Amino acid sequence: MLYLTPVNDLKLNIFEEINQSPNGPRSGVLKTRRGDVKTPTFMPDGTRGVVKSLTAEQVKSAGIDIVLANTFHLHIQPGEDVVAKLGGLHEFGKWQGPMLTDSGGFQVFSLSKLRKITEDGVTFKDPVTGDMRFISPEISMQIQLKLGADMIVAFDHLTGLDEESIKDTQEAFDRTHRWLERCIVEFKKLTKDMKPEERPLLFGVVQGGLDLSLREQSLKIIQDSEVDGIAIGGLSVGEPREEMYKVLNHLAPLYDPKRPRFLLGVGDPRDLRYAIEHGIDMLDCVLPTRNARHATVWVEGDKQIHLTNAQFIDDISPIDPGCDCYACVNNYSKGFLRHQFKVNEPLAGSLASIHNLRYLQRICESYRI
RNA sequence: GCAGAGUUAGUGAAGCGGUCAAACACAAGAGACUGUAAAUCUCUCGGCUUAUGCCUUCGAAGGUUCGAAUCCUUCACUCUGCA
Repeated sequence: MLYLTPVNDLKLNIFEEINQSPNGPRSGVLKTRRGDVKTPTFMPDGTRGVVKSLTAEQVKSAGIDIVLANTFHLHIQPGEDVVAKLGGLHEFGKWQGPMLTDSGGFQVFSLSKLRKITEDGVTFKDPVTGDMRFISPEISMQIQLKLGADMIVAFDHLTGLDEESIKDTQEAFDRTHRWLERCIVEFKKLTKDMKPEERPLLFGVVQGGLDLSLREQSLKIIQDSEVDGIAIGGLSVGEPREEMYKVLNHLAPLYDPKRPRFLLGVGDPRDLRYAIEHGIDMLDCVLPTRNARHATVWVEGDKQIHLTNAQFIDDISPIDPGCDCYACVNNYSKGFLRHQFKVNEPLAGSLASIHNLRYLQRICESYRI
């Protein structure tokens, strides 16, 4: 097929496998230009260049090693040129560890009412200003390189998995692969003067909806391409979790062991465990920080509690006595947090965010050797 | 003491003869959230354990009316002027 290209420019040894159970969980080391990271690893989303409500130190305190940022959001405001002038993504948000940028592909889905797709790319309407913005595979690569991310993602097309949207699965599948070709061409052009150790890592995105055959084909196409890592996209977009699990289960034995596998957008503890147990190395999600700002935290047993509930009004215990996060270790009580949430004190959301990030990263750590 | 204005569900505040258990906001209670248009959104919020049903409400007590939170009388408070 047109979009198959020989593997001849992969960075070698970016992933060192330490332990691998057949088709199951593995632990390893991901080598980036900004340091090595143990896997599996959870990577919080700092869409606008920071993990919402947290300083880099607070994120680090939760055991986090990699932070995401978003191409679409930083492109429309303040713009990649401004970020570059401010020193690049790392200096911008003071996160000195590895950073990964998402391509803007997810906004093709999440802003579906505000965008128009053509083969060339996607025209978005800025949700705030109404300005029209155009992102193509090439532009996404340019933005991500300019932002200075250590790992970047190919610009893909994903659709919802409800009855109406699922009809577009095949189209999104094909387009994602055509766009990957263009991403790779542009990426090589933009990085041709970089030394191998300076070059960021490129992740291609597997699509195919809930169709196992398409997923398998997509994975093959991605793995036959000159990408450093494999990203699994288009899941956790509202489908029953069993449907997502079927896809993850099907792909588990098919991954290239030499490359890191990144499941996009998964952050429910149960899903995190399932994914890791089916060979996923990296995951990102807004859930821990968004839920935390909404006063929902995870506790022992993957249960979630609502800190605003009346039952916690005079509860002197921390969120989870077994947790070693900053909030729990310092014994911020549920009663205190409930109160601060009730009066809209942002510190409550920050402390809960640290806790939820720690909760997910502890799950990841439990799978490391 | 005189003259005005007011008293509505936890709070603030609409309503000014029927379509009012009573808008709206806040507070309160519960829930949702998975590559962040999300410190957001949804539901409940007089009682009856749940209903196109019944009951009790709009400072208090009387009255007018087929019908009153809405009109009248008296009373009780509150606020603003003048003393």
